[in-house]
Amino acid sequence: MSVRVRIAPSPTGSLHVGNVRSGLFNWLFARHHGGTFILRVDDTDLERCEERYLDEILDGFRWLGLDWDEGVGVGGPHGTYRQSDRFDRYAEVVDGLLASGAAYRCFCTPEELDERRNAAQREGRPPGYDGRCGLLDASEAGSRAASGERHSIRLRMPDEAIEFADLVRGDMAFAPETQDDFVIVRTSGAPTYHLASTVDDVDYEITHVARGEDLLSSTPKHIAIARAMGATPAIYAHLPLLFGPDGKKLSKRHGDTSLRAFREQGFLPEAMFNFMCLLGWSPGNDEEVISRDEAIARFDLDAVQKNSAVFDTKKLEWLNGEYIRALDPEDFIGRVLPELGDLTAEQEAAFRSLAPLVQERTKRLEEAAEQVQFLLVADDGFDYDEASWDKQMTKDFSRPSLDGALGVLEGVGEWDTDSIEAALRTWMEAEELSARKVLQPIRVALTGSAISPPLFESMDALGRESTLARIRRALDAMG
RNA sequence: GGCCCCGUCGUCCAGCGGCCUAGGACGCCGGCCUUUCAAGCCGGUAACGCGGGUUCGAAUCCCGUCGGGGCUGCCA
Repeated sequence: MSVRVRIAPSPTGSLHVGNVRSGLFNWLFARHHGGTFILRVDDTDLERCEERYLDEILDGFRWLGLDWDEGVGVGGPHGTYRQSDRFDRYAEVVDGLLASGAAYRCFCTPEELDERRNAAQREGRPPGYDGRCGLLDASEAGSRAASGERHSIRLRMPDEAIEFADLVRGDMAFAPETQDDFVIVRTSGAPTYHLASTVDDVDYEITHVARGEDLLSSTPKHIAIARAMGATPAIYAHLPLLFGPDGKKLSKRHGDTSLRAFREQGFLPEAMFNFMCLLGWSPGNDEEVISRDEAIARFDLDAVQKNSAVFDTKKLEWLNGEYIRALDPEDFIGRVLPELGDLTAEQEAAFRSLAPLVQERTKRLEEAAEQVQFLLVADDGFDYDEASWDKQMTKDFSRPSLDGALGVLEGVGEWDTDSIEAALRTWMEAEELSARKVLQPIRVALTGSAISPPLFESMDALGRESTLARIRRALDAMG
């Protein structure tokens, strides 16, 4: 039997990195086993689902290179792969479950349920549904429903323990008394997630369901539904959850939880891919930088770790830096250019000349853009970083350094990196001035900061006019 | 509260009874290099939650305990 796995995002928000990780592991599993990776949409909650979120989600998976063989956008033998288009199918399944007695109508109101749940909590009893409507005569319940009485539909949970072998957690068993009869169809007539998701898994012949551990305790429900449908449940694998730096569940509060946010900050898809592979799984040796093919070759679900992981952006940044440095220079330029906005031909040329130097010292594309900002502003169109100014421009050596350098630079013939460096170094040597004391003030004068790409190249890229103008401006500013 | 999962450096992983005086990576701290910042190189810091077993031998197996987390919805 060939492997068929799926990722089933719910378009109720941005693509969360937790979902991305689930998608990635499913994708790796499918590719490793030569199986089929399916992307379907769990959009039963019509109120909260939005098309723009779906677009963002699809875009995110594509960006990461997680291509799907069947599903939304690419089609396949199972229709649109959207739950909102399958309500008839769910109704059909429910009719069958009702007919077989596997499910029953429940006339309890939300208010009643709420009250009973609270009471149960207070008295230390299990808070689940007590199953009272399951005792009703089915045909009587049917006629009540036919006469328009509002009701939901619940699945009758079996009396035996539900057991299954989880691929990452091992043997699991849930006692029947801990499982209550849960809602599969809302009063509104809409199917719940449990129902729709499981029916889809059965219909689409999903062989393995790898998802977050938060669904572990719902698994008995899904197994019960599949069995009630007369199907064999999928094999489950519950992946460890991802947490934020504070050890709490990775949430919106941590700011950077949507894939889009990372993308906007200039993380490379290759780096994200690599990094997420290492969260809950390892290639089995001490390798950290691992290629896509290598990951596919070595990945398997039973090698996934059990304990949860903290999403460590520091390590992601390091890895991203590794990938950025490994980029072909032209490729790097192509990725940074869009971050810079509209450039004049001169600005682009200036950027290109400095790009290789920037590539070496950047961890994110956004950061690369910041490093070359000084090339893109007017000579008097930037502010000086306060700390840099205090450190370099208020000392005894500051003015003499800039004054002297200005004179030297005015005399430079051919304006290129080597000539600039030669002229400055010759002068520094003659005057017995340290590079530190001369070059740092110039750096601040040109870029506004004591941190910048290498200076001589920067001066070259900036051009003679701007370089001189900026030094004069700094001299003026020193008062 | 109930049910369930998890527990190796700050973080991510290796370890699956002896090769562990616990290894790698990120981070952090020093040093070298150096025009700043990076990169690179060298070195350092730092963990088997605790208590009982089992065993000749336990990070590895069992029990307990403590701690963290998830679920407990007519959300997914």
